[in-house]
Amino acid sequence: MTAPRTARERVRAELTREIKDEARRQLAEVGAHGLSLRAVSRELGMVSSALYRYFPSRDHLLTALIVDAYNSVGEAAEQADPGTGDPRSRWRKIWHATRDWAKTHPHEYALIFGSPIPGYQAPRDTVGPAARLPMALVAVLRDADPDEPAVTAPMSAELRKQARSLSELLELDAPVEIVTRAVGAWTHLYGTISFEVFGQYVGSFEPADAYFEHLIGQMADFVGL
Amino acid sequence: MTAPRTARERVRAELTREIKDEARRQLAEVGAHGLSLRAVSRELGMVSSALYRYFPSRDHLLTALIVDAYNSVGEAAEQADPGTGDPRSRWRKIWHATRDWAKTHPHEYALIFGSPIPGYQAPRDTVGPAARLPMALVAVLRDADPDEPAVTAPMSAELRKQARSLSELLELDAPVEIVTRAVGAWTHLYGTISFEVFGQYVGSFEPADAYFEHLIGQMADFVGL
DNA sequence: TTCAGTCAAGAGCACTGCTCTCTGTTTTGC
DNA sequence: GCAAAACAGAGAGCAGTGCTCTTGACTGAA
Repeated sequence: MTAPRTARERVRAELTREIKDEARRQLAEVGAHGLSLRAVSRELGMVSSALYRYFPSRDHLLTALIVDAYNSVGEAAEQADPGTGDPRSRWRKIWHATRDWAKTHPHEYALIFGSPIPGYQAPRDTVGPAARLPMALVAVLRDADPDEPAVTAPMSAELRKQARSLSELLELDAPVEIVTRAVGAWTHLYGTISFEVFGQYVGSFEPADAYFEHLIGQMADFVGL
Repeated sequence: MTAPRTARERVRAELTREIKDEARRQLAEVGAHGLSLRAVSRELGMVSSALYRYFPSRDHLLTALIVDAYNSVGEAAEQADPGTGDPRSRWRKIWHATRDWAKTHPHEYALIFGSPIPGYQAPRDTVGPAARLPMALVAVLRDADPDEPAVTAPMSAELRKQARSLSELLELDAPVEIVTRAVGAWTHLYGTISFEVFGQYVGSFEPADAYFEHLIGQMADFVGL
């Protein structure tokens, strides 16, 4: 993202943003599947072919929206984390921020955490932004430095190996039990938010506020915060 | 599903099945989004408009596939459960069957557990088949009759109320703590399978066999089996 | 002032879901 | 046993899609 120098570059950056904004608006209305380049261009008062000057294909536009969504939820998580203080409280704040983001941006949530779009291959540009949210959680864990749990289910040699290499990758100086539990917590909360956003809790824990609050505490215990 | 009486009804049932089979084949190749009525009819050697005699719209065909998918995974779970014996072993078998089904039918899994299709409203016909898998798990819990856990995170009054009414709905004579944990286990394992099928574990716990095995045990402990 | 680079526009291709009409066939009621 | 009704497939057509290619206008730097 370099600053635009010429007037031309400035209007180009402006229009690129407008296209994404309009696409996001449509995403919220008709979903990724219904997103139409022609409809976007129509709304912006331009002809559809002109849009290809900015995004070479529908997939490229989708990728831009995906990157924005990852950054958006990542930023929400980062901003919710005070960075210091009681780890349990930090953990709680990050999770609430994530859920709130998911509930206010259900279609963008579905875009990044829902079923993969067939034939669409996420390019490398997405991995950086995608890591921001999990990294915010890892930071809390790293600062808290939880002890190995007293009671834990047995872990196979294969699982220990995977957990160890993941621990090294994240520079998380924690026992394999904790790393495994952290993945578990992340998976569990992903499942919970997805169930809620995708409407699978209908008829049981709906509204899910009370359950979510309960679960955050349980997961904090689980990873030893 | 009544037995076809006339010859016409027989070929109609036959062709309906063929349409669904071909649609399922395409689903695996191009996903729900790419499923095309014209392509299906073309493959079957008929004209696209003829297909509307069997399914009044694309959505109706999709609904039929969704119902079939729910029944398929539900049946897999039911058949994996011996119905008697060690509850922990039954629990384990059902979960493995579910994961295996998801891995062999990723697109059908995405269809029923992935992001909702915008504009598509699941009709009543789906709720029965959709309940089969969770019901298989409830059956194990009902037979095992687990005790209230000694240590548990505090539950709010609101959550207790929701858990109690869910318990009554499922005719599960268990303490609210257990019901809540059962929902938690179901959510957690849904999250795990989704992460795996949707490719979010890439670079961490992949292959996920060892982790899944570990998690099943952990979840069995969690719900008190 | 020239002129390459950039832009929007328009026509057009191959595809989609879906509707309507037409013709032929099968089942049903008398 | 036969006519009426129900059903089946074919074909044309509508409005929409992503995407490509060409054309003519505009811009900014040499």
